[in-house]
Amino acid sequence: MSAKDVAAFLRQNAVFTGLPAREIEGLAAAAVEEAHPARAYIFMEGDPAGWFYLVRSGHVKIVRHSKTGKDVVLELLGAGEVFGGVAVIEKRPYPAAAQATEPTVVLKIPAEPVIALAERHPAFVKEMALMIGRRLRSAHDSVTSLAVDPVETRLAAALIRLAEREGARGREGVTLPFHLTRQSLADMTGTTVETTIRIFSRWLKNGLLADDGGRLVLTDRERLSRLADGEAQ
Amino acid sequence: MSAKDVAAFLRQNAVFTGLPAREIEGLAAAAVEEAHPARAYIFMEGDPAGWFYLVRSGHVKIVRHSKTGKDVVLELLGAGEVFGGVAVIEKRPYPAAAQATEPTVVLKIPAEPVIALAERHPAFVKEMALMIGRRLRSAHDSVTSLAVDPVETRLAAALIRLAEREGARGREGVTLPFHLTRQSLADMTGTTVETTIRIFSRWLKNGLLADDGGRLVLTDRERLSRLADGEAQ
DNA sequence: CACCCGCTATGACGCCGGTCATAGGGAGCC
DNA sequence: GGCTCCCTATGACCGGCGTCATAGCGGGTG
Repeated sequence: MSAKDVAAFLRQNAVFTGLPAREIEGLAAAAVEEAHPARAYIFMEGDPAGWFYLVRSGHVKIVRHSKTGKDVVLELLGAGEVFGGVAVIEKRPYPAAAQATEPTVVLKIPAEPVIALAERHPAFVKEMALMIGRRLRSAHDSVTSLAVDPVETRLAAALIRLAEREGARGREGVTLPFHLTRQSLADMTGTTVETTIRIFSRWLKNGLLADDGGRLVLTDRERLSRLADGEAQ
Repeated sequence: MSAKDVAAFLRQNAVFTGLPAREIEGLAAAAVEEAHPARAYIFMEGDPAGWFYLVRSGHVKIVRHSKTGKDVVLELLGAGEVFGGVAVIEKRPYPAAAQATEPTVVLKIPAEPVIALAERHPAFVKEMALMIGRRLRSAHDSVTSLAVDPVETRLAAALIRLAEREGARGREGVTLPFHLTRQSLADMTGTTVETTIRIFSRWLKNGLLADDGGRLVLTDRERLSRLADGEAQ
């Protein structure tokens, strides 16, 4: 991919808009593309934050491994989204691992030019602050949901959220344009594979969900929304 | 309180260090002190973010009310800490309510001068970004804990965290220099009052905790730490 | 082809912790 | 003093969901 393409790609993300062309080109020149197969780790929890990442294609999950062996998925990121950025500007180790959920290409920019950019361009810092703020709110949503909602509600809410961010409208319903294992969904909602499988089986049977070659289709978004809002049935 | 005292107080918080004296004095001149009795709401979820707050004395909890009636405490803030700041710089309504847990005095600064300050001083935005980043990490910790740890572990971890931030070493152990109801502790850890009371009763009996006129004393921090790390017993 | 691995699927069992009920004590107030 | 809140405390019950076990299937690999 040419440096021009990389620059155009970077500009799509809000954190880089508003920066002069030459700055973006400078970053693009330092950027490295990297392909990862499904399940590969891009970095591990505790690694020094040497790179600022963007998802080029595919999906990346930000994961914590607990000592009991259970994993927790903190975020799921698709094309165009930034990760590892908070650790870079804070100059701290990555607080969680990043793992590809499917064959994925990422773009990585070394930490130093990003930090230097932050010194020169307040607009970049401001956009980063806004991005972190959005993530903080979404993390608070997760806390709330884990603290008060039963598993079924949390799962429905997770599907609705994914559909809103990346769903493709079809006449059967909204399709999630990528595959997520039930294990990943379980790790995103703080439950177990078995429970997730049971609930999905029921939803598939009852016409709330359909399967399109491994992709989930939300065939009755209305009812799923009600479940996500905590209304039984 | 004089404007000088207010300025000195503001300077104690990292988000205002590094700002020229005249800027701080400008904020101090616009600041208003406000006293709240225990349980009073300082603002409600959804209110327009008109003020940037700091805790002068006492404690403030950031709370979400779920439709099932259960509350979730997202953060507990003591003297010197900022709240409502993220909503102000994002120009969005407060995403949760703020409530005094005891008689509390807050300092509030109108949103506009804070936003204007952010335009003029990148250092302020940078400090805000770092603060939000720290809170994001702590929110991720909460998510992880709620997703994988049993109630007893979460409660022990909450006590250890509070002790680290505000504990006063005494010869009996570490004392938390303020009173929190079991209900608040329950809301911080995603459980119920009854369960919290049961566990605390046991800990009081077994010498892990003591009661000093309503204040909790961590008399066996070692064992509590082990519980917080998930080791049974 | 046979093998293995990752994933989905389903049943049986049991426990953690939530729900409901009841009681008692301390602080503030008329 | 007596009343009302708020908080702490404890027992009984039971259900959601985690744990363990087993099985089947599809796809990639030697």
